[in-house]
This record gives sequence, structure tokens and C-alpha cells, in this order.
Amino acid sequence: MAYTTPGQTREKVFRLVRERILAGLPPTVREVQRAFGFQSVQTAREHLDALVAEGRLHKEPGRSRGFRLPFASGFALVPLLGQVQAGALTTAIENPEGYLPVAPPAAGSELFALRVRGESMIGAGILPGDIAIVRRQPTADHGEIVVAMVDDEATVKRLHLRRGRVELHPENPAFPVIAPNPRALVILGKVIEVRRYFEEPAVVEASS
Amino acid sequence: MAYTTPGQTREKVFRLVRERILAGLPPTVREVQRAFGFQSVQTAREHLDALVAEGRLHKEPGRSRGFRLPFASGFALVPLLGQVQAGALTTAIENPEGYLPVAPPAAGSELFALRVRGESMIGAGILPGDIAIVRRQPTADHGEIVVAMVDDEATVKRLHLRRGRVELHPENPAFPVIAPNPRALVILGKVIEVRRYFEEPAVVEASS
DNA sequence: TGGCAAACCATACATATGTATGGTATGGAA
DNA sequence: TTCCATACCATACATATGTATGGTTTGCCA
Repeated sequence: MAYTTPGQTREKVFRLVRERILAGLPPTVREVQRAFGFQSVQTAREHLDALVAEGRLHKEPGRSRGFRLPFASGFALVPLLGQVQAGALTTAIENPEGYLPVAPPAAGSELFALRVRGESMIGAGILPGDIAIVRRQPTADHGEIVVAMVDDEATVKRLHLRRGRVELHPENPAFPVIAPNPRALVILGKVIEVRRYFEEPAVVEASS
Repeated sequence: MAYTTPGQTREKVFRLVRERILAGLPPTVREVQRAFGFQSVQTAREHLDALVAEGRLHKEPGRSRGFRLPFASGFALVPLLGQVQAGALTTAIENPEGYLPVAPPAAGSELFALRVRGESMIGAGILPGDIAIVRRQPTADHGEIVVAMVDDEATVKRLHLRRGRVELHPENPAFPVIAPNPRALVILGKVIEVRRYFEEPAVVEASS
């Protein structure tokens, strides 16, 4: 064995780099050097190059802090809206209660989040207080769970399209099916995810 | 007005920087310059300095890519484990199916995610296929939902502590209460969040 | 013994990057 | 008009950072 156990230091280097990347800022070569007390930059570089060669890290040549994890890290923030009144969606998005981290959405799609009120979707496992992550879109397919404007308020229901009829179905027998005028129905978006937080803080604060 | 509407370009600069930071790598001053076609580095710098002065961005002087969002810390990725066998938690964490973005956990706490199997917690609104975000801890309080090892397998149940007894309660009358030997009970952690994805891709891929 | 690879060190260099100083053009207000 | 703030440009400089070359030490193995 050489100065240290083979692979042992390298493993620690990998973990440091991974941790820094996940924390939001990849390290520079010299930051790695300092973190391990190497006397030479090159020592850090050799470990890093080896990790890249092993495929454990990716690297963008020439770029400072150009280390990435092999899987696409990164995420997006979606604004958490409280309640949404008709026509006020844009306004609400500009004044969110906070932000939630989500996996990066497909290009061009716009996400927002809403707190679910009421027990109308209990049958679908959506409880009061749950948070719905919604992709903004004006239409949806039969059977999908959507956010729609009903009585000047945003509501979460399952969309039914049958024989030219459009209906919003609750998932709770105690609630009525809503059959709005198809021309008057405004769909805000499709629910792509539901979350329930048992512990705070759950949300990134809206301002510093 | 000067060359452009006041504040308009600055707003775009802010959004670009925010997007880049969330994507995992803050931009350099010159990258901002190029992105907006500024002829001078200084123009980009002035916008960035102004954003820092306004408190919309934070900055670490002298450091490359030293821009941060005011709600600092960034986000974390938690490993999504499939199934967990007894004693194999550490191994499972090193070989995750993928990663999920979460709000940054408190210092020192370790999170992981599990897919929920079975219908034993339907009463708590936790369905098969849901994903539980778990904070690793060896104990929990009465009434909390925990992940525990039962019959060499990880299971999600509500913890009951009564008169010296320890019980794992399902939230479904069709399932039995589990009353393990208190000394043999291994609690992996506490469920702090539950998610349900209606659309893929839901998870950051584990490899490129 | 010699060869070899791993781990580490020393130094140098080109480029990337943050920073500073001074200037120009536009529009609004005193 | 003059003054000023905003937005932008041009250029220079110090530092940070990525990269390259060659050397040293240690332990393994033929």
C-alpha cells in the first residue's frame, strides 16, 4: 500500500464532491485539495480524474466547478398557492405562500401547487390539507384528476367525458357530481402528484 | 427610459440566475453576459450587484459562481429504495432506484424514500405505490407513522405505545395489529411525508 | 532484485472569473 | 437648460481555476 489505503481516500473524495453538488455548488479542484489537506493541486485532480474515468462523476472540461453527478440532479421550485379565485391564477402565482421542490418538469410545462380543501376526494386517497402539484393545461383526458374552477373557486375532481357530457366527479359518495356547462368549464390543470406532510417545515419560505 | 424598460432586463437576469441555481450550477458573471448578449461584462455585473443589493440574490465575494438564493441552503435529493431487507438499509441506500427532491432537512438528519406496498394503511390515506419519505431515527412517539422491520421486511405502520406495550397498528381493519417483542422491534425511521405520482417520470434517474 | 502502479508532491502556465475604473447614451426631473 | 439616475460599453487587472509536466515515496509482485 502507498500512503493511504487504496481507494479509501478516493471514496472520501467522491462523497465530498457528491455532498457539495447536492448542496448546490460543486467544489473546485483546489477546494477538494484544501478539504483533504493535499500539498499539491494535482493530487486532488488525480482523484477527481479517476472518479470521472470510473464513471462515478461527470465533468465539463474547462468549466469551473464543472463536476456533475451521473444522474441528472437539479430540480425546480413550484409556487404553493393558497386558494385560487377565478381569473386570479396569474396573480396567485406571483404571490405564493412558499415553494416546493419537484423533479424538473418537461420543457414548456408550468407547474403550481395547491392545498386541497374538503373531503370530496377521499376515495382517491386525497385528504384535506394534502398538497396537489398541478401542471397547467386547458384540457385533460377522461379519468384524470384535474383542478377546475367551480363557483369561482378552484376544486380538485376527477374528469369524466362521456357521450359529449363533461362531468366533475368527486371520489366520495357524500358529494354530488358536478355537471357544468361545457362551454363555461375552466380547467386550470391536471394533478400530477399529491403530497402529504406530517412534519413542518415542509415548504421553502417565500422570501428571505 | 433608457435602452430598455427599467427593471425588465433585471427581472430576466434574476430568473435566469434562479433557474441556473435550481438546475444545480449557478452562472458566472460572463455566462450571464453571454446569455443576454451584453457587450460588456460590467453590464451583467451591475444587474447582478443590484439584485444582491435588493436582497433577491445572495453572493459569496470572490468565489466563482458564488450566487445563492436567499432561502439559501438549496435542496436535497433523497434516495428512493425499493424494498429493504433487514440489516440491508445501508446497502440499499448506496444502490437507490433513483432520487427525489425534497426541502432541505435539518442538519444531521438522514432521509430516504420507500415505495409503500400493500393496503394496510389505506385508512391514513396511504395507498399501494405511494412513496414514503422517511427520516432515519431509532425511536418515535405514540401515534406517529413509522417504518419498522417486521419479518425481515420494512413495513409502514402507526406506532402505538400504551402501558409499556409497543404495537404497530395498520390503518385497515382487514389487517392485524402487530405486537412484536419490544426488544426485537427495529424502527428504521419516521414517515415525514407521503407522495403519490400520477405521471412519470417522477424520479430523478439513478444513472445516465 | 527490478519493474510497476498507486498515491502524493512541486511547479508552471493558460484560461476563466471576479473586480475596478472610466466612459457613452437615454430619459426624466428640478 | 442642467443635473441626475439608469442602462450600457470598453478596457484593464488580480485572483481563481483548470490543466500539464515531471519528480518522489511506498508497497506489491514477478
